[in-house]
Amino acid sequence: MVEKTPTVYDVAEMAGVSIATVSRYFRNPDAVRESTRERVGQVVRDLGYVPSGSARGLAARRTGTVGVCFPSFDDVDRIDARRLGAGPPVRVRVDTDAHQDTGSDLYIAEVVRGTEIEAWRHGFAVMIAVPRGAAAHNVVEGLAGRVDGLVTLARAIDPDQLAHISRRIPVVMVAGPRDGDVYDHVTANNHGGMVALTDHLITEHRLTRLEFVGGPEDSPDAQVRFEGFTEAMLLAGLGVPERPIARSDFTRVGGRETGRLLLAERRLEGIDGLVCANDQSALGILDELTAAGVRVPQDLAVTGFDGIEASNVSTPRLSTVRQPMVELGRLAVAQLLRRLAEPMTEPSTRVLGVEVLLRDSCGAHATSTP
Amino acid sequence: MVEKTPTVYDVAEMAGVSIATVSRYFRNPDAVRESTRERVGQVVRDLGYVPSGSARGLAARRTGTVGVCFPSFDDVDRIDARRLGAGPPVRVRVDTDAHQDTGSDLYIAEVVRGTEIEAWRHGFAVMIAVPRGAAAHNVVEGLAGRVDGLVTLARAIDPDQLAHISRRIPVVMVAGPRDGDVYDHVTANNHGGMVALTDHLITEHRLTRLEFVGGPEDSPDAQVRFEGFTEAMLLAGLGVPERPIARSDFTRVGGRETGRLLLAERRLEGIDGLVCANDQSALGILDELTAAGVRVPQDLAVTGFDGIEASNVSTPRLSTVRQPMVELGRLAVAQLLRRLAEPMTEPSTRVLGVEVLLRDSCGAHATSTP
DNA sequence: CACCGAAATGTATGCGCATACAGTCGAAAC
DNA sequence: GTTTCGACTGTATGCGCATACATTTCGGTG
Repeated sequence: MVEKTPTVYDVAEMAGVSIATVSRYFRNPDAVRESTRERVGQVVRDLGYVPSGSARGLAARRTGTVGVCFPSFDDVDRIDARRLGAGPPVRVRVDTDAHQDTGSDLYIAEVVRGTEIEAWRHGFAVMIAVPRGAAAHNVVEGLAGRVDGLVTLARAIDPDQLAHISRRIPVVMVAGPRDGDVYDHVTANNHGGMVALTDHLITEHRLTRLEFVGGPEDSPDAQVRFEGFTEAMLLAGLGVPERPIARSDFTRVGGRETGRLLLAERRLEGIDGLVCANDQSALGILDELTAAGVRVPQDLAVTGFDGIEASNVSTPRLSTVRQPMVELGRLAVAQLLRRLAEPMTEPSTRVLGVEVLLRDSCGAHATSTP
Repeated sequence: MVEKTPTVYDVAEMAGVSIATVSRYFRNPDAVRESTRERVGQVVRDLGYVPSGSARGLAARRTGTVGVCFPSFDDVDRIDARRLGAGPPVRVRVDTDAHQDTGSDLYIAEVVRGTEIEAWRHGFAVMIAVPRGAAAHNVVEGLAGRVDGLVTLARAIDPDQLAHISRRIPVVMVAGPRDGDVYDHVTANNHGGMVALTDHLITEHRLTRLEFVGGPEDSPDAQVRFEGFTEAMLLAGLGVPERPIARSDFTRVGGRETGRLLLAERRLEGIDGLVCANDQSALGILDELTAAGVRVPQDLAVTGFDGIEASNVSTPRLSTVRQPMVELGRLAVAQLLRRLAEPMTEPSTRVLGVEVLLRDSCGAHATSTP
């Protein structure tokens, strides 16, 4: 099905033109006479010719591709263990577990979608890579060599390596604060969002004994959200916990573990609100609270962060802070392309606005008000 | 921040070796003496050298990249209208609408995730592209020229163009039945799943007046599911509708439109079950039914297809058929790489098993059974 | 009919790397 | 001391295209 791949030379010869004309046929058709264009087009179709991106990239010194790197939360080993294509053709079962998790990270998916949209608008393709496992370094290096610029989520790439590749191509970091680096940054107003949400709990719902469920230790976003939480507590004159009451790993499964732990150790007694560092954790905790008969929000308020779709359809619906995830991705690519055009401008930091979404899980007021 | 990008020649000169040795340092380090390796490595670090993927791809005649193409369901114009980064830093609002849709297609996201995982396992990168708009042809051609093989979802690429590029690189089609073509195919058992689900409604829930809500006219999956539906009806000796009672576009928003239409025209009277071509449509219809006070499943059973996460947390939870979405993506890439290694084997068709998930929306039996 | 400028096309070169092949070097075997 | 062999390194070439520049063609003009 795949024949010996023809090149410009083949097309040029068959069409009786030079390779320059074949090249123009693709890159600047208006510079080719109508009759010639038709002749070349015919040969292109006959031969099944598709220009080589590698050769083009080499000659033109640009690839027309942006790279996107993000951390992996999925357990590849577990997925790997499942044999491909195994199982009967149709299995029927009663599914009573409302809480299984597909393991996908909606937040990342949305950001990636944003990058694709903006790249498409500018005629760029998107190359994605997840630096996981032992070959993480190679994955990143391969990506860096094949793209004109790189968008990376925080924590995806080893800082040393990031510094290395940023000498070759511009880098835009998403969802990570500037940390002595000179990359462009695009992030959401995590701090302000968390202050507003916490303040709402305190002011509107009169909750005073709040605790914070943190994220991964190395997540700057999780850290900033915690700081927003403590700031709001402080402003309200409330006691501020030294640290999160627990940490989860940003997954729903992890959230459920955390929930079980908190319940088992009775660490929720005396608490009237649980502010979580992200939605998935909050949903996992919600799963366990519901299972244990704890009523949310009557017995305990719970809030999330991110505004993923699942938070909108959970029971109870989760109050949260929506990040403009698609916009984060779009803006990152937009900034990347701007820098490609204007390499010498100052490193920029864009902070996108967030939206506090008051739904059912945060307290009686929101629900009892018709 | 981005300096003049160094090449192998620069590294070779500074390290006092030939370019062949520099190349070996990256491709076959064991063939380089320890002391030399260290010297080259030092220069690589000093210079910030990253090998050019274009040059490498050209010389090696392979890119180490697989392409993934999928159709776009998102309304880019609408997204585009939203100004990037506009709006206040923090907005607070009560969010009473449980049914907004982010517009993302979870099904596609999962398949893409599967492709990435399998590609990663083999040291390949993934390049994604969505052929939308006037430049769709260019998008696909650019992708085809930059990758070693292409995975495409059904309906993503114009068939003529697909035939054209398949002369250059192998193509694996996901979720589309073979249709006179010679590509490799990977799909799920749509037919069997729908037969089993419909049969369940008929046999277990004694539903007899079922209607089918179709998908896009040109979706082969939707077509096959409709055929599964009619087959089960036929087998049960029930009257078979000529055509779907309505068609939706596979989005939740579209499903809601369909739901409103069916309600407004009172076309649901006398019906006791609505079998939908996919989850998103079903969820959209569910939204409207709930809003209109129609009880599901008591007044009307509703089922979906796909098994996206949202179907698992809706109210009521949606009975559906789970496709192994991640596996579809993985298997597609696995097959692609197999063909790259063995180009002359027969075109293959793999049909993955599905799982009928009986939850709450399909009838009293599933819920009333403790 | 010669002439002119613009349009169209051709020529020549280099992009940065992989790799086949040739060459060098040192240590072990003779 | 010579030979042999393997480990290591260097030389030369081509991958397929874009593009600067040179050249030809074409449709008028004087």
